[in-house]
Amino acid sequence: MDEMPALDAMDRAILRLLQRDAGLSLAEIAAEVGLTPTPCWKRIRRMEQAGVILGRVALVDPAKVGLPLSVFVEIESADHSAAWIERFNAALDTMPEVVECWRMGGDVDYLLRVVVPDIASYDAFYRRLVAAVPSLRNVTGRFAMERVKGTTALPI
Amino acid sequence: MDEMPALDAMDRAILRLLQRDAGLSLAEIAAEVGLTPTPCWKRIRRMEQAGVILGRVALVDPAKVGLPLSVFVEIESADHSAAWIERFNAALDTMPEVVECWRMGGDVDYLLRVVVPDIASYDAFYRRLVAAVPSLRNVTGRFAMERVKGTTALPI
DNA sequence: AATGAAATAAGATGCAC
DNA sequence: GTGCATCTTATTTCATT
Repeated sequence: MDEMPALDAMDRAILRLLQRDAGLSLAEIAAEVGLTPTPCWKRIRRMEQAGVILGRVALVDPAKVGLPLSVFVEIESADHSAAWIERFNAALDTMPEVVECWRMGGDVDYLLRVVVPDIASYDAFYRRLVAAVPSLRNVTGRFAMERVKGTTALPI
Repeated sequence: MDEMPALDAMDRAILRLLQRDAGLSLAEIAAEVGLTPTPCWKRIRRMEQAGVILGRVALVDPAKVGLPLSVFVEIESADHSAAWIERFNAALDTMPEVVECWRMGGDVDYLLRVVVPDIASYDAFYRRLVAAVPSLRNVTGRFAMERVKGTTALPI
């Protein structure tokens, strides 16, 4: 996570490729951006150490592993103390079906995305959540019907 | 994308590892799950061909590339014809700042997540969206303050 | 200071058992 | 599923611009 000079156009080109396919060989990346493997490799390593590149992960098809349902959960809390936040975060850590949690501006405090096999599993999750976290004023689950677009690639 | 027998415990263990770090060597994965590299490699290749593993990508820190703001956009349409849907999808394709789009049940038709540098950029996006897509009854942007949790790893 | 060429080390793939 | 041979690719060193 060292300090790092601003990314140039070449760095950005490399990031765009790596965001689409982290399995590309150095030779392929280098050829694509117009460089030889060595400087290309150094740029990638520099961006990894600077934390620009957070990691390389495999993406799995949710339906193919029995998790076809995504539910967005809006949460309003009656308590905004540090203690409550800590308890809420601790609960999230123990719930792997929560794949995203955003603290929001506006009327809703948090927006979660929960990935589950079916509606019954969502209900079970909901009960666990309400049991684990106190002072929940409102919890609203909204069901996704279809993922129309979904990418991990940022518009760089 | 061939047909594939159900995933066994070993397949799932491999997926869990690969979802956390796709850069692990075959030897490391094999040792972790208690196998030798070759069968481990065959399982991975089988899951890739079956589409269980969708790909390997690099994850980039949004703030470090000048994209610190995520906005969730709720969309209600007055038109639900096939023609409208096609036009909407086409518009999404041309908008890389839309990283996610879900078709929802309930009152809201679509929920997007848009990644932008700042509020002004979101406003510019909003104008382009409204100009490109007809029959939008309601478009509400909700700003995320903080990503409390975010993972691409499904609870396998 | 950044790049490129060549040598080395590590790992992935395929085969025989 | 295991162990080994081979072949590709990442990584390092060093010369060059």
